[in-house]
Amino acid sequence: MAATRPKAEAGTATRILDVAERLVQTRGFNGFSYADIAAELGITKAGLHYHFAGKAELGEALIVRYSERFAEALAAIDASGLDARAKLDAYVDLYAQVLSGKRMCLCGILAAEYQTLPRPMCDAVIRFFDDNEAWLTALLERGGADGTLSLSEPAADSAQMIVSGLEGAMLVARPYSDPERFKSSAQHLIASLT
Amino acid sequence: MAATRPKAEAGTATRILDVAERLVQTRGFNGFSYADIAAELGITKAGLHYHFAGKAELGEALIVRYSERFAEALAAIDASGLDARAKLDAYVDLYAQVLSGKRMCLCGILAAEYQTLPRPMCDAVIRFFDDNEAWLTALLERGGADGTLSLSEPAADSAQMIVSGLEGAMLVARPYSDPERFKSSAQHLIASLT
DNA sequence: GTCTATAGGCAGATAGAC
DNA sequence: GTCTATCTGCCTATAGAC
Repeated sequence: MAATRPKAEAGTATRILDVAERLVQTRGFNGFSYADIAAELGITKAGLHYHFAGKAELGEALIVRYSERFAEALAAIDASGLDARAKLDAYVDLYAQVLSGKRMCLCGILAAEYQTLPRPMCDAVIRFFDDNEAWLTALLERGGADGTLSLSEPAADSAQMIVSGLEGAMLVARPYSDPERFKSSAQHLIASLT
Repeated sequence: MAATRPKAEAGTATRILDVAERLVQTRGFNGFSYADIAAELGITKAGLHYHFAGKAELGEALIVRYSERFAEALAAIDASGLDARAKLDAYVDLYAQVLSGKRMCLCGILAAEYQTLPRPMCDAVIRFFDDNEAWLTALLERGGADGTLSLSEPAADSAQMIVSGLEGAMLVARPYSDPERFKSSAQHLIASLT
């Protein structure tokens, strides 16, 4: 009765998601195929269809899992006890961690390919940005209230600028293969709030 | 002897570039095919190969033309006689104009697909960003000198942040189909310099 | 849960006629 | 400069054996 195995090695579905996630984040959704995943896992293309009916369903599952993990990371920051200023730094560091794996944000790269994605994936991408901006807006407001951040604009506007600014910093840093480029842009981005 | 016809209707090569440019900017380089272009122009796929040997050569030609046009737009801003502050606004407006056509910056979307592009295209994408940052750096330095802009960081750092911030603002605004979203983010991005 | 086998389609590309 | 015809290869996906 191993309904929930705490430390079992990853099941096949999870390993498929892991490989597919890396492929999307490095090559884009239109830049990889079932064959790429199958070859890497040592199974056949047909075997993949047992776990994910089609590429659209796989893509949807990728965004759902990615968003859940991101939400968990945000919850961890919320629970950290840091002040708002430090939490903002921690938020920026989430993006830096993604980039350090030479990856683009999953939803950032999907935003680039947005007009070619199946509808369910589109909706999930939008939700990711909405959730991030909502969380960041609340953080900025708390920072403005406790004096650790100085807001010169409505918090929602700053949140929008920060999310898109961080996505852009990742986007441009990757061709240069230079994580420092991201960190520099990100720091200047939030400098006006500190 | 029509070596240079001033107002001739576009030649086939130009029309191919026009269609391909729009397809890349809306769907990505891996999101369209020769068949899409051929269908739209009413010629066959084989006909395209006469003008551009392969998709790689077409992609390279796209970046070259796009970069030339961008450089011309920058030269026009230089020649405008506006102060540095107004020139910065004009620069932001170049991006807004691209987005108003429901398109992403050509090199921004190629940056997302960077790891799947043929080498010559990669080099041309990097050059585009280098050129933009160099132009913007010079502008910011002039603005700092004449007092119309207030630099709190080295001009090159601010230029990097602005270019990547504008690319990100385009990237995220497009799924929302909301040009206002771009304008808001862009204004907040340069607010600290004004 | 993974396999073999295969379908049906589209990709980028080429040869050679007109 | 554009066509027809064709190639090879990869794509996503399915049927059915094991």
